Amino acid sequence: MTMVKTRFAPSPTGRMHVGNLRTALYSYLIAKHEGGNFMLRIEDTDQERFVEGAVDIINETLKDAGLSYDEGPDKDGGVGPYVQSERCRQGIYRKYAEQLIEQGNAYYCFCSKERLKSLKTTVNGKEIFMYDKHCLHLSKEEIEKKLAAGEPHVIRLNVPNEGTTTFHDEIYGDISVNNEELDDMILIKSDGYPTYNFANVVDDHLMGITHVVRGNEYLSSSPKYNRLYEAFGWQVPVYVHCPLITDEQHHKLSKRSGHSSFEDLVDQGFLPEAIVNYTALLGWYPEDNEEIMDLDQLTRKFDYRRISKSPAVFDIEKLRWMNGEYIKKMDPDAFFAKALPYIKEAVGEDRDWDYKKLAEMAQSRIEAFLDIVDLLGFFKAVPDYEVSLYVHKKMKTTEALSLEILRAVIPNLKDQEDYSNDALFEDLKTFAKDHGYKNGQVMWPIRTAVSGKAMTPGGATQLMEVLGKEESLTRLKAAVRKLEAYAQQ
RNA sequence: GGCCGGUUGGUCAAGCGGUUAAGACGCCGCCCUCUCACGGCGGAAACAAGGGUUCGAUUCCCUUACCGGCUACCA
Repeated sequence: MTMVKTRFAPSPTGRMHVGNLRTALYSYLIAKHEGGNFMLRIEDTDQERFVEGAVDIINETLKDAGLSYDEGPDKDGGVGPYVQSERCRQGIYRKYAEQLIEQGNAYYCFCSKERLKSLKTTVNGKEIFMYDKHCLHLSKEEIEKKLAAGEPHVIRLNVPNEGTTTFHDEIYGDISVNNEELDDMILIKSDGYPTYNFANVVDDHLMGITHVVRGNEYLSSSPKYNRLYEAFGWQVPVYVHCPLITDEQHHKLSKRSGHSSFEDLVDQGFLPEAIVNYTALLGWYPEDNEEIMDLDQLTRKFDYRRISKSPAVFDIEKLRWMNGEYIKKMDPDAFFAKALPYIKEAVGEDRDWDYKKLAEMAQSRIEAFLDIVDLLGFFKAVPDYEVSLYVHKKMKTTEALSLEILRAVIPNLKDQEDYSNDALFEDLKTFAKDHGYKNGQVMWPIRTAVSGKAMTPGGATQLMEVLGKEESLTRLKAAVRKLEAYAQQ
């Protein structure tokens, strides 16, 4: 059995969205599951869409995602170059296209844009076009003459109008189409560059690709590729078409619609491992039902035969959950390092914060790092809040009772020198007991006074420990004033 | 319009002729608890519709509906 070799073949047109990433991931997994070879090829045959720096983005994204390739532009494996514009310059595509012409499978086409346009018809607002094989019937002399005159031209594949073409896909099974449905597709454009359709087939063959992994949008053009393989007498690779990834409205993910790219997600504080893990589950499911998997486990478990046919909706909520799972499992030091910039953004750097403690509070309570900013913001300054925050049914507190308790407890806290969580907690517990309050009744107003929030990443005493004595007392006194003002209304 | 796909809870999904139709996210409730989160327990929620085939269809076939893709000198 020959070694499995897959490739990821993106066009350098910008940031990579989740759909692209998943295609790369599945390609990688299929190869690595079999101990095979994963290759990167850059498909830059469309000069109009080329974006400066996009190749770097692709490299960065693959690196961050952990999808290291065995061969690529910067890693020669003997079948390079790995960038199609370079291959084009070497005349590779031209050579094979001319071979097809000699064999009678392709022909030169000199039709002008205008003539082509006249071939279009509009049905229900949509343009339909089918080339009429006009140039197929040019005589040899005419062709020579036009070529010699340097007339712009393309090279087209000659698809017969009779018969059917069938191809096999691992996921979707056998798919047949009538040849009359197949247009005489362009192989070489008038600018000399090959089309995706052609370059793909030539390169996949020359580079020894055994499994072609790509999005489902290519499914209906795949029969054309088979005609190419047939004409060359090359072996058709194994096709694995992946189902689409869509948004909640079931529209295909795209940058245009503002859908997040891998980099956007990382910027929002998602971990690459979590993104990869979640993405793997969009269109595939492991047999053992275990959803949390790192790349190694994914590699071991991945069986492309279990890829599903139907499109999957990208659910950011589930990604958030999964990211939270990864965050909780992080080593506290690693978490601290990653969280620190966000913590600093939340609380500022003008005070002597115990960043470690803040990180500790956050780790079990966030799903993405950006959450930290909102979560810890109140440490910097108490936000505006409603007095009604002091009312809590279960704690049996009211504004009046809170005021009473705060007034009573402040002297205690003034005397307290040890502002560690444990000492504070013991002190307040005793206070509650002595005054006939329930613990929660005392804690609730303090926590509210000190944070101004209904929910905080820690209890009253934990917050005070971080805030320190001085700041805690300042906040408590301010709360008393606030409640007094309210009582006088 | 034509062609090609797809359709199990809100979402990801298991299932591959006989099941009380898994599990996960989300949602709701309870427990834990100095609030929240974590953790634990429980709950609501699905086979697009109609015909066949069959003793028996979520599973196989056909039709319809809906969704998507292709129909480019874009990939």
